[in-house]
Amino acid sequence: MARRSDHTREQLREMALSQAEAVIVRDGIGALSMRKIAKAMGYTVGTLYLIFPNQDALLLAVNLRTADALHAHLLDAIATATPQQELRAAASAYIDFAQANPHRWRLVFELSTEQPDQSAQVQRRVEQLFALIESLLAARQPMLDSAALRQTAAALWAGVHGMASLHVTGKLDWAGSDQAGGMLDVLLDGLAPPVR
Amino acid sequence: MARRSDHTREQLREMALSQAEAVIVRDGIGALSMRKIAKAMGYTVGTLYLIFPNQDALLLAVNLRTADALHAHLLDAIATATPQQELRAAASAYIDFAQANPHRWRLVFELSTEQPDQSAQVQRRVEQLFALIESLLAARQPMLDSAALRQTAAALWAGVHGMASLHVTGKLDWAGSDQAGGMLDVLLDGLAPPVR
DNA sequence: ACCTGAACACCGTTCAAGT
DNA sequence: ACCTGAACACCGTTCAAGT
Repeated sequence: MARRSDHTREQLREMALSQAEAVIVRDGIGALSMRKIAKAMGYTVGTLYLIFPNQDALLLAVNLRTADALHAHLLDAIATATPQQELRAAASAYIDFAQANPHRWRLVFELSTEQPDQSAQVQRRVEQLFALIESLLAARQPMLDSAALRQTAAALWAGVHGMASLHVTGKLDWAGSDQAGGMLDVLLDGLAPPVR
Repeated sequence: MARRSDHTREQLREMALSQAEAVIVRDGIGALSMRKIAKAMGYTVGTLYLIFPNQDALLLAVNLRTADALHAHLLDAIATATPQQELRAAASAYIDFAQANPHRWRLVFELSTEQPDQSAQVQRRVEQLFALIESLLAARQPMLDSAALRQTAAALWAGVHGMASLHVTGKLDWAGSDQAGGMLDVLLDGLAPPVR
């Protein structure tokens, strides 16, 4: 052994991230371990530390992918919606993604890392998501000044995020999962009524 | 050693929970371990398992306390507010509590346990919180029928929870922590305008 | 240069053995 | 009856040693 060079550094990285995602999707965050990832890759633990400085950095990389996938999901939903429905489609897609990928979604918002440099990258993705919602709101409510726009968009996003969060953690079950759409309508009608 | 009987079962339970809380408050959830709690109590790990079946059960008990403390905090805030301000006071208290007790608050909503019996108790506390908000909203908007009331209260609570969640996880820093009040005003004005 | 395997310091959980 | 201490099967992380 040693000096196998079966895979490039980039391939190893890709394998590590996709195996980590597989474990998270299948068994949840708690079931993930560096050793388990390494075994799934067909390598030893030590090799993982040639690619990532530590477990936190690996999870951060997973989160960057998830955030990008969420962003792409929103863009898709917006692209296939009429201008009137764009904002609702984006909000609905946000909640859908969380429900469809509960473990990965939770990791993005629940991982508290002490590495400011890497977590800034996640932060940038989060701000991108927010900017997207803000722009949709601006198109619908052109009369809002920039400060009001910002605050309304933030309140709106907090509401959508809260619904996704409570839903994914099972704290909203009593409301009936079929009621999710109704809650969303109430939120959008209250904060961003369509101009008529 | 053995057969010390320095403390009753109830005292041991109380010591375990308060030491666990101390560690969580000081160092976060990740720093907590059964061994660390036991050492802080002046006992061996094995003793902890005479009181709690496993770590999950202990954390659940911590969460029940936190949920009760949150509930009490809301009641306090409501009690010292004018009828007009009750709803805003409750929402503000929710966010305040999360910011003042970030680690404990996060544990309540982030702990995913597989024990349906115990987690049902947390669920009951969550529903109590929701019922509280619903009753405040009902007082303010008596014209809503029960279905609309339920949905509006749910959307409102999701919004408040989302603000607390994003704030505590540092995902809302760009909005400026001083803007939190503004976001809350936007949410309340949109979903629960005071009757005039 | 790349990778291994063993080591270290931790975990949660169990349980025979002591008083 | 109450509590200990050692054991078991796991962790994350490091690093000398092998090719």
